[in-house]
Amino acid sequence: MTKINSYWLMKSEPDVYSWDDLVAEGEGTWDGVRNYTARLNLRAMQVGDEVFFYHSNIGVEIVGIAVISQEGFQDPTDETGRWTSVKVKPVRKLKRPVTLKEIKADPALAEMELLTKFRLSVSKVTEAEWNHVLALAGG
DNA sequence: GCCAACGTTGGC
DNA sequence: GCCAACGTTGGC
Repeated sequence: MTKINSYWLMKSEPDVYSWDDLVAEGEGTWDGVRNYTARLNLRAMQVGDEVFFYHSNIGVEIVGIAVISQEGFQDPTDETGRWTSVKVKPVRKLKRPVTLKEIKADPALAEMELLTKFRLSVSKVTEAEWNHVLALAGG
């Protein structure tokens, strides 16, 4: 059975939770999301889906690739039971980070949800966009 | 630190 | 159910 994976992008402020924090921890719980659109994405995620790890505020760039290690469970920081978390594991750091500036400057990436829904903390990435960003990162 | 974008809340 | 006020996010 072939499993078709999806691609995502998750934002984190590096002074709160950085790529290095994720690597140090080995596995991170993506909790605290309180936005319905982001929740839709969290619930659509499947184990094995790959995720760009993006640093907002400081750096403002995609720094690494992570993978969903546990899909859709109730957010442990939520008392109402309405919100969803996933767990992620680091896969590898990009050879070279891809900055928001570069993404904005690239016509092939103009439709990325990172740009069109920039306030969304968890967004979708198409396969074409995924491959394009990887190419920019030098593999 | 400022401000624009936009999601959420609550009064009516 | 509309919409104004408010709060939060995130780039600069």
